[in-house]
Amino acid sequence: MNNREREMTAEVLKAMAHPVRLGVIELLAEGEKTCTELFENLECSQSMMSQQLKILCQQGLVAIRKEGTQKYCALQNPDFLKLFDCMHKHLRTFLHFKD
Amino acid sequence: MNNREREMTAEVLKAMAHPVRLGVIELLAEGEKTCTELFENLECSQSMMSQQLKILCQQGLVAIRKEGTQKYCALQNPDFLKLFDCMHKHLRTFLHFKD
DNA sequence: TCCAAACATTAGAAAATTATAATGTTATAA
DNA sequence: TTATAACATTATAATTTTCTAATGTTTGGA
Repeated sequence: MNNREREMTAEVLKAMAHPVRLGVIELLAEGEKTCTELFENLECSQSMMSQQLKILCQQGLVAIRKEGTQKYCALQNPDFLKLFDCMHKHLRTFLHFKD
Repeated sequence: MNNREREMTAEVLKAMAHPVRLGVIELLAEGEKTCTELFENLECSQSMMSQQLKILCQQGLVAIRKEGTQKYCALQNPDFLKLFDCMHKHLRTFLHFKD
């Protein structure tokens, strides 16, 4: 990796590195969800969710489809889903989620 | 993932999400390096490197072994190396490193 | 046309991160 | 024992992130 690649990679990792945004990715792995479904499930404010979704979209992780007054969010890229699955699998062994 | 797990995961991702720290991980994937080798290769100040290494150690990503006046850094956990390889592989297809 | 639901934007305070400069510590070699 | 190489710590300024509260926009239904 050259420095530019490391910077781009860091940006994507930063976009993932937040509890709410991780929750969004996790929920979207199940399939499309509306913004309301997301913030209700993840117990955060509507405003918070809107801002976090913006970050995920800007990094190309999430795509949004409009339908009437609602917006449906989905994971943008199947490669990213593979990345996330892989990451999640290894993190479970790396972090021993105990207590 | 529950919320606690998402917070722990976010912490690890944050620890990775920095160009210098990604560079450290990349170099250490080749094998042990001293702190000086790291900051010389990555073109950052000694102080900067010391601080970034502290972050990587705190998250359990890097281990440090002392030998005389030098310190040898290495990746702490083989599971993490697998995680990083996997992540890197998928990121290369996800981010199309072009410019 | 008017209201409400769904979502976005803005403003601003608090906290965290980043980076640099200066200084401190420790161990070895001379 | 003194100087130096290797590394750590501290202080601090600048920037970024996080979060909440308030307000704005758009769309569909009554």
